[in-house]
Amino acid sequence: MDRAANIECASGLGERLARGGFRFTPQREHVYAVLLRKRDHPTAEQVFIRAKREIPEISMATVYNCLDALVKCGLARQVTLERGAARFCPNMREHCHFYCDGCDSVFDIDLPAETGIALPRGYRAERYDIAIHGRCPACATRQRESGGRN
Amino acid sequence: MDRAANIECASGLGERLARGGFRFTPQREHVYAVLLRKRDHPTAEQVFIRAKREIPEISMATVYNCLDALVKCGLARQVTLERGAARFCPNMREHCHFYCDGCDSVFDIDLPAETGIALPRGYRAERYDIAIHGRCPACATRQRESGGRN
DNA sequence: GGCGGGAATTAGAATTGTTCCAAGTATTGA
DNA sequence: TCAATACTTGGAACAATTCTAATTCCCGCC
Repeated sequence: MDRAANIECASGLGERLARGGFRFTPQREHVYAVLLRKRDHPTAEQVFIRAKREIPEISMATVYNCLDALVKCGLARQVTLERGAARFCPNMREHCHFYCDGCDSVFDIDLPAETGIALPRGYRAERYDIAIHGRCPACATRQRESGGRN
Repeated sequence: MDRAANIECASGLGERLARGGFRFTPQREHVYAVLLRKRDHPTAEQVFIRAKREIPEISMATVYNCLDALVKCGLARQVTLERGAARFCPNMREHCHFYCDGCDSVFDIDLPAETGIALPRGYRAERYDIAIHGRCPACATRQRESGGRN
């Protein structure tokens, strides 16, 4: 069993892709590996840059295609925190995102079992999309030290 | 007292703009009126189309400028529910948005006083941005009747 | 093992939503 | 009344994403 098959086997990527009607390809494998390796919620372009290190001939269109396939078969989430580029996140547990307005970084935050949001009669919720904007510890400290400026 | 002054007076728009360092202009007044008139969370382009009915020579750049001014002085919120165009909402009460995946419409939903989301130590939340995706009553019914398709 | 069909990849063009720019106009304060 | 400043306008520029057309790859079938 070669390394690629091993990784595929271990992650279940091939099977998940197949179940979604997608083929297993080296590009998809690698894009997924990029997402798993550094969980900093990269944009498509950042994924592209990282993927290029190992597959220099990969194209932006393929990165979009791969990310799309991963999202469609439930292996990644597309996160829209701001206007501008979408970010991608391979954490499929139910969670929400903390976005630091100081340094633009994103952190996964666990969600309580009950949100307590009461929907009017007849509305059917399928997915909660929760983003919290604020300051991460580093930026909150820096802001306090500089006397509240920035 | 003419009509413009009356509206301005009643809504406090002029004062709010001034406090944010903006001037009161007919375009800003009218863009705000468009937002207030039909609260369906229009995109900038929809606002542009509606505003044009009364001010035919208004430009897209001005609509963006006006919406920006309104957001900056706390009279409207910019809502990012999807990739694609941002939407605008003059409801400044604390609330979240229900987005119907069936018909793309958006509804304001009241928020409970306590979200119950526990932030790790040191994180400072400034704004919650909550979107719920699902089906509005009409679309939920239609889906049920058609046997779960669509 | 060769072949045909469908899916994936690629580079680049096209599209969409938004911002920027330069020129002209209006408003404000001195 | 004048200068400074803000605002509006149309169009250009820009960024993110999607589309397109030409290969290339892979799978099942003979």
